[in-house]
Order: sequence, then C-alpha cells, then structure tokens
Amino acid sequence: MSADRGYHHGDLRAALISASFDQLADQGLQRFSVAAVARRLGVSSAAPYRHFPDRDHLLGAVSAAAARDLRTEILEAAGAAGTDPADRLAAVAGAYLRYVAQTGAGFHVIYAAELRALPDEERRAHTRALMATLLDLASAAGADTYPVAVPLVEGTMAVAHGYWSLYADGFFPRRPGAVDEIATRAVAAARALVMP
Amino acid sequence: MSADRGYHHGDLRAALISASFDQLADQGLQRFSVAAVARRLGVSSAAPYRHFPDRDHLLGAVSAAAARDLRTEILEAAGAAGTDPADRLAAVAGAYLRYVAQTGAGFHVIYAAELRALPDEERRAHTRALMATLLDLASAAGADTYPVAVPLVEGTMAVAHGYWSLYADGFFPRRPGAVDEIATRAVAAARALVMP
DNA sequence: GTCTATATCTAGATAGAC
DNA sequence: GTCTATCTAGATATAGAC
Repeated sequence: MSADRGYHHGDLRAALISASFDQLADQGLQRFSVAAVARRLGVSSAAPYRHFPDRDHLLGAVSAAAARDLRTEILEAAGAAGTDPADRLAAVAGAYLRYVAQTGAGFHVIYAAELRALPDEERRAHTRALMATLLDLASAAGADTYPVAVPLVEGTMAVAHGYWSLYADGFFPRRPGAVDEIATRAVAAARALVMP
Repeated sequence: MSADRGYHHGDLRAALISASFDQLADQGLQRFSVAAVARRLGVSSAAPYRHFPDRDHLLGAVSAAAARDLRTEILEAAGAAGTDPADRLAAVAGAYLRYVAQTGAGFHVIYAAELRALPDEERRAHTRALMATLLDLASAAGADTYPVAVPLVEGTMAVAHGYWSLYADGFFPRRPGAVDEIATRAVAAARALVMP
C-alpha cells in the first residue's frame, strides 16, 4: 500500500467534511466536486457515497459545520471588541472575512439556495443559531425592533461578504497580510453603517 | 428548416455576446458555458468557435461590453443624483445593483482573474475607463488623493457587490421589486460610508 | 459560416467484488 | 467500508462536409 492510494480510513465521514473545507478554500465553490474532495484524501471517487447520498448532502454537512464554527468566531470577535455595541457588531465583519478567507465557506455555502430543500434539522439549528446571534448583536447596537435589526444585519453581512467576494475574484492583490488588511477595512466600513 | 435549429445568422458574433448576458443573468457565471449560449441561439455548439477561439475570449468580449455599459449607467445615475458629490458616489451602488441584476455581468465577470492574461486592448481600455470614472467620483466626494480614493471606491463596490451577491445566492427573497428595494438599501449603505 | 460528428475530459452516481 | 469498473451527462474544442 503506497501512501497516496488504496488505503482504509479511520473516520472518512469527518475527513470528507474537513477536506471539503480545504477544497473550498483552495478552489472555491465553483470548482467544488465530490470527486475533487475524494482525490484530495486519496480515496476512490465512489467512497464518499457510502457516507453521503449525494453532493448536496455533503455540502449540507459542510454548511452545518461552517454555521457552527462561524458563530463561535463571531462571538469571540465580539467579545474582543469591548463593550461598545456598535464596535461589537462591526467586529462581525472582520471575523467573517477571516473565516471565509480561511475556509471558503461563507454565506454562499451556509445559506446556499440548493441546500434549502434538504430536511437536515441539525443544519437548520446551526444556521438559525447563527442568525439569532447576528440579530442579537444588531439589536444591542441600537436596532430595537426586529424590522430594524434585519436590514442592519444584512448591511453588515453585505459589506463583509462583498469585500471577501472581490478578494476571492482576484480584485485585490494577494500579497501576504492582504486578508487582515481587508478585514480591517471591512470592519471600518461596517462601523460606519451603524452610525455612532 | 424549423424555427429552432439549422439556420444561418446575420451577426452571430454580436448575438453570442448578447446571449451570453442572458445566460449570465439567468444562470450565473457558475453555469456559463459556450454550449449553453449556443443552445440559446439555436446554433450548433461548434458555431461560436468561428468567432471566438475559446471560452475565455467570449467572456473577454462580454467583460468589455459590460465595463462599457456599466460605466454609462453609472454616469447616468450620478447625473440623476444631483450635485452633492457624496450622493453621486453613493448612486453608483444603486446603478451597479440594477445593472448586475439585469445582466449578471458584474465585477466578478468584468475583472475576472482568468481574463487577466488575455491581451485584449479594447477590453482593457473599457475596464480602465470604468475604474477612472469611479475614482473621479470618489475624488469629488472628499477623497482628495489617490491613496484615499482607492479604498473609498473599493468600499462602495464591496457594499454594492455584497448586496448583489447575497441576492444572487438566494439570501433575499425574490419577490417582484426586490431588486429596487435592495438597490435602495445599497445606496443608503454606500452613502453612510462616505460620511457627510 | 454553419453544420454534423467526434475525441477528450470531468463529474455524479451505481453495481458488484473483496 | 473501500475498491474497480461502468453508465450517463455535459463541456471544450477540432475536423471535415456543405
């Protein structure tokens, strides 16, 4: 048995999810395929189908993990941002940018339209918890009512996702430290949205 | 000869570019293919290769046309926004959103990384003119120097592209009038970036 | 200038061996 | 639980007929 093919695995299901993040970070959602993920792990293209019935169920599991992890990162960034509610909400943009740059799994994966039909309760719980956390932060930052908090969350995520999207499409030069630089700008832009 | 296949064309080259916009608007860049565009026009999948050597050259022509048309729309929107330079810059976000929602050819197409290697001088002239127009609007809105104007343009485009991207990914409900609604929000967000 | 036909490639997904 | 082998489908691109 050589090192790169023909071997058994301990927990292929978890490895597939992890390798999917790597694939998304490296090549983006456009080039995401079950075959590419299998190749990355050195298993056959048929192996993943023992653990996920189809491509969308694998992406669904990735979406659930991303929603859970992103929420954790957001709460951490808000905590590090101090006590000003506007700063705490703006910090979300920075956390989002770093997370999606590292994993490739942003809102376009987490809330992907093609996953909406999947009856995956675990995933739905994670995506709902993420949205609830965002709405909490927006409410604390002066958006008293739900109809005000929703657009504020949308605006914050639009800024963050927009900066990442331009970066992912190659609009910004990809020199070292570029992600942190852009994250800083995204936070400043998000901060301007909230007003003082 | 039936109506849907086997006929000759007047100006297939122009028709291919036009049909590419339709394809992008309907299915997005992910599902863009030369074959799909040919199908849309009722010509064979080989016909486009008489006018464009490969897929990237077709997309390059689309990029050039999009840069030219988007610049026109932006200038029109700035004109309609009145005399306040900040309002004129913010209006760019609205024009962008309406344009990309209608054509599917936003910054991700116009400045696509895979087109950068193409030695297409006409396309480069259009993309440069678009960027110059954006920088002009940012300069007028208080960003005196180039190093200040660039991030202001980036922020404005990040907001606009972010709103569209979330919309295209199905994050916002697609009811009638949704585009105008989101365009209004994008303009307000862009306006907040410029400060008063 | 467009057609038909085809070679090559990649992906999704399944059947059956081990 | 993973493998090999295979089917289907769709894409890029080319060759040669008309």
